Amino acid sequence: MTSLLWLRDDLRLADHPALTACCSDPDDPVVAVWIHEGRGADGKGRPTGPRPLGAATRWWYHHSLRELSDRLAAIGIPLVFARGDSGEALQGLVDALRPRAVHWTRRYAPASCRLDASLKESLAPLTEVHSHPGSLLVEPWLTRPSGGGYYKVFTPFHRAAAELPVGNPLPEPKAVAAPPAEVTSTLAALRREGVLCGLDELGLLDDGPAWWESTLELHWTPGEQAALDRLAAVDSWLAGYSDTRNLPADPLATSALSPRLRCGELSPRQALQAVRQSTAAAADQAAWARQLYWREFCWHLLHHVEEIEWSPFRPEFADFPYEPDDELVKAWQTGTTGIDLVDAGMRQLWQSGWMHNRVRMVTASLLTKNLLQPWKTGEEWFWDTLVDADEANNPVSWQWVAGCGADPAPYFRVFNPELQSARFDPDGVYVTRWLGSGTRRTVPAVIDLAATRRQALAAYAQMRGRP
DNA sequence: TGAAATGTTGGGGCG
DNA sequence: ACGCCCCAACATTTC
Repeated sequence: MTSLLWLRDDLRLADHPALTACCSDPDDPVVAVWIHEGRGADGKGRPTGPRPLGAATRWWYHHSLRELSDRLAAIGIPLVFARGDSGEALQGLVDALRPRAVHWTRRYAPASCRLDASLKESLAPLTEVHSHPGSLLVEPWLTRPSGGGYYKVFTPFHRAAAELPVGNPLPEPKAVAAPPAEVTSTLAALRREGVLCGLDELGLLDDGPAWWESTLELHWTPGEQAALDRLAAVDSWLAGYSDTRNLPADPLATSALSPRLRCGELSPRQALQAVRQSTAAAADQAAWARQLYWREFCWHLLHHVEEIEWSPFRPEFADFPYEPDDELVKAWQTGTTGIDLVDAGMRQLWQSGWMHNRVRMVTASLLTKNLLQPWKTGEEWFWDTLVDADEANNPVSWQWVAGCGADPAPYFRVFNPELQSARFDPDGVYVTRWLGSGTRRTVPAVIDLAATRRQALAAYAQMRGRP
């Protein structure tokens, strides 16, 4: 009997518990589906389903899915596509294929949990439904502070989570039986009926700027094979990581694995195992693993506090006197503030779909503090332009920088881009790479760093209720 | 996973 | 030789 694998943010063959479960009997065929989902709402006005993918992420998924389709085909599994309401698509597939079981990898945003739970319930009369771990080292409900509830501070979370064992990655499954003719013809019929469609009909490339297609591919090769290649090169990017990770000009100072983890071309435990088995010094391994646990912490938080996507974790920030200004936002987005490190970062983001973490903190600090723009404005821009933005890390990190998040940077930690530039890009290699030596410092800065810093501190004091 | 203001210290120039 | 001032260099405090 056929098994149905619903792929979401787990676009890989290796270390894939749901895929492995589908392939437990090599005589049983497997059909895989990926759905370009919209987001609905439940009766209480809460969102249902995943946050709609940003434009850069859609570009990534399109190319990663194309490669995944070939890799799955090589082990006998057809990958089919649908768009719109995931419940309708799944119901259509289950009605037509009558699979023995449906398998998927769990997701952890509450809005997605609600959708998945309701789908599980509605499919239960027709077939078995099995959900599997795979996208996190530690599922959000497995670590609890002794007082109950959830962790609000990274360090105790990290201490508790790192104690839990992480299993060994699973191998890529062996080939299964190709689907019989009646399955193939059923899939063709579903496609004619419009329940299914082809990858190109998903519209993943529709809304991004037209030139992205040619520029993003200069910087990235989506797909599991390229992800595994990067992981295999761990020694080259992990050596010296704890010292060099803040240098944005150095292409080997960071792993560049974030988009791979975002769409699940790699699992975090594959990454962790590769790091633990590398030749890098223990301090470098620990520093990188710590970053991986930040990712876990963000998912832990989002799972327990879904509002963190749109409202400040620290409630007093609801009254923060932000001063929305479209012109300032536009200058920030387009990298035309006249502040070199910020402009370089914003152009790296726009041209490559990625930005070095140090520069993310600097650009986010400038937007929320010096420019007094709401953190959500920047969060939405990053959501649309980063190839690695995920539902947890993006809002949690923005709130962290803006000072309104869980375990945040203190509000008064305002980055000075000029000092940051001198400290982390002393020779200007990064700034020149993204601004070009000819265009630097030709634009006067839209703001005075010292004066706006004082304004930000005054706005913070006002929120705190002090004159 | 800051920066600026403020405080302290100690060496050296100089009367 | 001594006190005084200046000011880097470093430490502490504050936002």
